[in-house]
Amino acid sequence: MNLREELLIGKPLEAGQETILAVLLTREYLARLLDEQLFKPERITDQQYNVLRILKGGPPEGYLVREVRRRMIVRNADVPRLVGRLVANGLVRRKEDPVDRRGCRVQLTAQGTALEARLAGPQATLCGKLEKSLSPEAIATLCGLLEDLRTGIRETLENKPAG
Amino acid sequence: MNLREELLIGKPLEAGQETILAVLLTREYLARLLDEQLFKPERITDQQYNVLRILKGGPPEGYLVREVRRRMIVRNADVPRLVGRLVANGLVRRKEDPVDRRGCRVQLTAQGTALEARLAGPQATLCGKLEKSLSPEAIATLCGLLEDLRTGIRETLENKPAG
DNA sequence: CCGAAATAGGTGTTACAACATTCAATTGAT
DNA sequence: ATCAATTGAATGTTGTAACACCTATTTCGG
Repeated sequence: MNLREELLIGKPLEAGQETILAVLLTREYLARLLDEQLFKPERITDQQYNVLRILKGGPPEGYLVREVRRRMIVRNADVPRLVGRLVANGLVRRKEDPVDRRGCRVQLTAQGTALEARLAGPQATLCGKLEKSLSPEAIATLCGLLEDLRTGIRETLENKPAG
Repeated sequence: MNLREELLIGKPLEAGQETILAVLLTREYLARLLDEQLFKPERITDQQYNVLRILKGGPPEGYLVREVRRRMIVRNADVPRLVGRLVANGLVRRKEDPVDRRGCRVQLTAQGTALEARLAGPQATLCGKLEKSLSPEAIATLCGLLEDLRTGIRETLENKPAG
């Protein structure tokens, strides 16, 4: 089913518009899949999972809040409060940074590590399913094209004016 | 700048994971671009714009609320309240459906039509810029691959269990 | 017809996001 | 050494999203 059928758009789309809609809709599908099959069963949100994933990939002493923010997919995420919720759920802890007392390290707790581990299997299963719908070459092409698109967007964002 | 550099991910990514992150991050860039250059200057949100765009493409008598919802990029959007905000801003009006008195048609007002028209130029400009960063063939390939990916996701969503 | 079931839209509530602001700690210039 | 400027994190506030629930209307089986 193509894009216009899915969104019930009558008129043909210009190439740039179709690209935009395709990216937005695909991410919507993906978000729904991850949400239903990974996040909701564990009662966490996509943003919370992003923090857990970041911390798992980091050093054992954790990351500073701003280092977590720097690695978030959603820029300018409200990380202090996000961390606050994770603390409330026992998944991470805050620890004063020994070097800069303004800073605040965020570390996974045992419970947070366990949750991350519990999600690793299903997550790999999901990735496997997606890989079946696209050949390895197709995936490489797709990721490359998305990177080109991001480069174009970045340039457009930097040369500010648009209309 | 590639994905791992951007998100400061040390370890190599498996193909499925990279695909997921690429889609999520690209949509994030796109959302930021649209937000800064189209929506914020007009004080509307992406969701509100989606409704305006849908109505513009529809018949002059407008769409029923559920027809709008069906065409939204974000599924299960809270359309009644979204429409309520647009009504409060004078961009659309509600009109009782003559056939089914439960139904409620949503129509663009003159002000809403004017806003849509005001956004058309900048939007085309943005699309043009994006088209410069990808060749027409690349765009066609990208949209095709995203469609394949959505098909894969849809199948995965339908065969529910994941882990 | 009549009443159960389904459907359409609206609303109440809770959690989260986005914006600015605040306060403490650090830096750097003099 | 001191003070302005900067930085890091937290918080106050407002708007929106997500969940359920509610009421009115329609549909359909008997």
